[in-house]
Amino acid sequence: MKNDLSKYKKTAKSVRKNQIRINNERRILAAAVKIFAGYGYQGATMRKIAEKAGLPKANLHYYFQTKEQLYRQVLDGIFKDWLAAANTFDECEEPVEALRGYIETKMDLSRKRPLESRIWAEEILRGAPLIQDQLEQTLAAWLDTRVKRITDWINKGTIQAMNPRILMYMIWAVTQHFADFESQIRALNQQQNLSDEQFAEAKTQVVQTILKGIGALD
Amino acid sequence: MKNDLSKYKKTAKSVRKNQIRINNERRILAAAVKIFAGYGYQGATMRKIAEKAGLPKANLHYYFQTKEQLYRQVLDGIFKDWLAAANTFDECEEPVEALRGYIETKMDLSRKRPLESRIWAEEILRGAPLIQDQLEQTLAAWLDTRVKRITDWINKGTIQAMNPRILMYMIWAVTQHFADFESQIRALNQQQNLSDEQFAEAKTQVVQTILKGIGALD
DNA sequence: ATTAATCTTGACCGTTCGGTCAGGTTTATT
DNA sequence: AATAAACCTGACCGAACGGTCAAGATTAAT
Repeated sequence: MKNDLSKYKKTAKSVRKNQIRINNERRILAAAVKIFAGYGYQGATMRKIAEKAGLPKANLHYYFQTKEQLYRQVLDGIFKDWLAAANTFDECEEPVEALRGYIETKMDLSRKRPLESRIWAEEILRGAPLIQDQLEQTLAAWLDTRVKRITDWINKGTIQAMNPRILMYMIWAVTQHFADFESQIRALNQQQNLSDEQFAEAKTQVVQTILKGIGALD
Repeated sequence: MKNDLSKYKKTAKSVRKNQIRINNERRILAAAVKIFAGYGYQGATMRKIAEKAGLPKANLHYYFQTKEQLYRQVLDGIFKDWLAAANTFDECEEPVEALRGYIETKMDLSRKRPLESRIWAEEILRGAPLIQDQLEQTLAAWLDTRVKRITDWINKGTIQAMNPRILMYMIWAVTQHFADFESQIRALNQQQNLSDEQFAEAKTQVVQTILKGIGALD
């Protein structure tokens, strides 16, 4: 019972975890994101993660019992960011602003956190063995409420008739592509990652194409 | 020198490989596609591929010296299909027909060959370690000529001004998403894969949204 | 019928993997 | 100062990995 959480209930001070534990867990998780993104779940090794974190391998197993448990925590963090970014969608009343804000937020997330996007993509690619429940419950519920909002817009005639789910799939596909397929885009861009200017252009074009494509713009 | 190709030059009959070799190579490659798609390069093992092919593991190494060599041949096959499907783009003069045909062909490919799409996606995700050269040369050249065609359409005023490369990235992203993120879409669709009707609807909506989004349709 | 080439395979090898553990060190509590 | 809790880590383990090989079986060429 090395990591029994009940130990944190004993004193008031330990309600927030020990600073040592906080720091080391953070370091390990940060290293894990880089290694999992670069090698995939199977290709990543506890040795590589330990090396990147600057800690002995046995120390990783002190904070995270197994590789799978560490990976799960990485996925949980990504999922939370994913949902948090979605708030943009709810802040605006009108479809143009709501969708533009959501697409731009997702594009920015792809730009700023490509590693997380790739870990997510690989998990889905492998059939989502560890996050199927979250997809079927949390994400499905999230999608349902947004589908309802879009359906309302359609019924009001603000945007043209369409299948809102497919619209969301298209938005996810395009925005995440810039993170997930970064190496392909780089190979097609004179071996250079997209510059800030190029990425800004892509962001604008993606927004324009989708909004115009659904009849929300002229 | 077990697999020295010079042996095939000795007689007329052996110009086309022995039937035994043809059959076994095909069986192994077919099994490899399934295993690589399901587990990724690192997660796939020669044992699993051998089991799926119904051959002893040592036999795989007789036809393909190393796991990497087998994987490379799988990737080569995918890349060829990928480029072949692109011919649709060149068969039509007008942007609406050319782009519609290309998008539909890519969607059909995602539907019919999702395993190959996922193998490709994983390779890109990992930074394209084995196919960087092909991306930078063959694919880059392919893209350049299509960019020129789109640029001509823009100059003629048939479609609105835009960055043709970003348009192609969007098309690739959306069409391949239906194969690569199949498990996510399934989780959001009552745990059912898209039916033929649902997929047909998605295909239509993708075509309409993109074509309308670039001003090629009303 | 004989020989040569090709194909087949169980057994084996060195390496690396995730994970364990005993015993020492540091930090917190009283 | 003493005790307990938390933290640290080198050495080790069994399992699984990609790959090898010798020796036999099958097929093709003469």
